[in-house]
Amino acid sequence: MASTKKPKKLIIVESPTKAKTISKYLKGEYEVKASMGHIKDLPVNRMGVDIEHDFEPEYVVIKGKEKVIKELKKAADKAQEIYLASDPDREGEAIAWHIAQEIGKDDKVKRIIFHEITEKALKEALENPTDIDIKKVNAQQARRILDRLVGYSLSPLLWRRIDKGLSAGRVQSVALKLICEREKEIEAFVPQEYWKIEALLEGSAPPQFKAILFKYGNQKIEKLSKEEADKIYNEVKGSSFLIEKIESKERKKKPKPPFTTSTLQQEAFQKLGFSAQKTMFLAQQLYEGLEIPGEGPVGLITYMRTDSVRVSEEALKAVRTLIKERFGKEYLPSKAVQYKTKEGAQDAHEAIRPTDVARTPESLRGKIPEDHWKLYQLIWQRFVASQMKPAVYLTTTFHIRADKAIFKATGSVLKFPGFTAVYKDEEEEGKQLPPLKEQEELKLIKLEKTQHFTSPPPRYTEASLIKKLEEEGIGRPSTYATIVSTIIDRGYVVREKKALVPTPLGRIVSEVLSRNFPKLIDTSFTANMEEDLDRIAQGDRQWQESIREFYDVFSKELDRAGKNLLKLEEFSPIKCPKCGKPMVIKKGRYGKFLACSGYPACKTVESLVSKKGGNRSGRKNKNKRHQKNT
DNA sequence: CAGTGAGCGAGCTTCCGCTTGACTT
Repeated sequence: MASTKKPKKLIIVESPTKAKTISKYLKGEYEVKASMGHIKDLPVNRMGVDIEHDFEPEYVVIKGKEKVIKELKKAADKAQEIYLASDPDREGEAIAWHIAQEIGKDDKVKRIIFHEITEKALKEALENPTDIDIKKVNAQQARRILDRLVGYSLSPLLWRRIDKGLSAGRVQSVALKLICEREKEIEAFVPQEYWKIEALLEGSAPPQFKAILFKYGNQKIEKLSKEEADKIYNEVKGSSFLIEKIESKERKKKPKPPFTTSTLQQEAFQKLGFSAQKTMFLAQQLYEGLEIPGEGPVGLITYMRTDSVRVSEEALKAVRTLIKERFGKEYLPSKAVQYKTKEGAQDAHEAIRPTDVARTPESLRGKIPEDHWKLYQLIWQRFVASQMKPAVYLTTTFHIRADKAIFKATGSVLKFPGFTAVYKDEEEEGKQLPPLKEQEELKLIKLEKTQHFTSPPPRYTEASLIKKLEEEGIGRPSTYATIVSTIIDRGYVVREKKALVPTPLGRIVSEVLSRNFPKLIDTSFTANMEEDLDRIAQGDRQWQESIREFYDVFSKELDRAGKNLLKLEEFSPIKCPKCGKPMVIKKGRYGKFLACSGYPACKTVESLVSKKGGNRSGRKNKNKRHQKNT
């Protein structure tokens, strides 16, 4: 009943929220529908790849998506023109391809592409429609098929050798390996003792300050042995302290780029203590729109699954206005700051930023739930800061002589806050030194020698693991959070406080995979794969050829691993606490358990489920899969 | 909650990446 004129043109996007936004821009001229992601995929309960026939994939409608397809078809029947506007990346191209297959109407179907949801970008895209890029689709198919071949071949190997329900894959197995290797480093770590010498000093002006020994004779001091420390301590104790030189330097600190999915998850974990899952849940709601008293639902942030730091012209203009008005001209760079999106990113969406930067966190306080607000504030501040001037620090260093020893004291003063006016980073606030002069004599208040030990590398947290995976190009914005939950659900890893700790099961699985498929379960594998996918997308390589090359090697490794049936007894990373022999997994009447491979000489057994920490993580309590259908 | 270590074979489990809802105890 809105208008008698029915729209004749159809646009199909992935996200329903995006559909809503777009149809607002286009004011009824177009009907805009959402596919809600992929609509077709390989079947769940079988390989679905015909290895004998050039890896021909079998695609089926994803269960639950029948309704979506029906609606898209219905809309397509009425439309004179159909624009497939799924995301401008590999997956989006494949989605467009699958939609085109399902709705038919080849003569009326066009593909359009835009990287930001602004009126301008949208109109430009509509004026320049293209066709589906089958080369890009092929790159996606290669990725999909490879992941299927790997996952659905490796997992059954684990069922046979270790236990049902286990899993392995190109991404999760690397994540697990990172955690397990780190654990090995920690176990192998031997702390080294070292000593430090510090002097508490006082000059002609307060306050007292600390200086640390950094040179002795011509020798730079790194880590002192106890003997060296004793010797220097006794020598220096009675000597006079003199400021030999004062160095002053200006240091600029630049703001960080606006958030991507991965950096948002890291910061929300560190600053707010949110898990990646919680962060994504809150961000999704900020994106879809929250009810704001007196205004109705408002979408507060741009799309939250992105690997790009790109920002639209409009948003840059708005944030520059805000910075000038709120902080003053001196905080505004002469032109907008351009950040470089990391190499290999798909760059389908903008950075994560407020949709309207004028909507300040203060203005929302109390109007949206607390956690949503905290996350919004984080996003808002990071974005505003990213377009502000660097902070300027004046760092001052005293070089202090005491006999043959040189001590150093460093202080830093904030000269100009720049972006730190809105977004505080850690460190900041270096201590301040008193205003003293060169050649000034100092009074020694206290000389201290302290014992220290080197510490092992820290375990991964959810945040540091995601950071590492992203750096290596493993996983995608839509999967970072689920990667962590997968390896936890499988019982490979448990959370202990913030740390991710491998279980005996996880360590054994990882060892089996690393021994039998070293190249596959390596961070470099995905990087190489991506290079190949790029070639396929460029049309320089056939996808079947690429998969064939991989599979020829992989299938041999599979055979060998299958025959080996993995001599776990020899290399299990878990050692028997009584006799030192490797521990292996055995199945008994009451389930599986960890047993010494020295049986029957050594009868040591241990429970398999989280021996430490007393976590629960029961094996098969969760079964949230709904099943039925072909 | 302690205790579990054979082999046979039915039928089950599983990947990564895109996106939002949704039931049957």
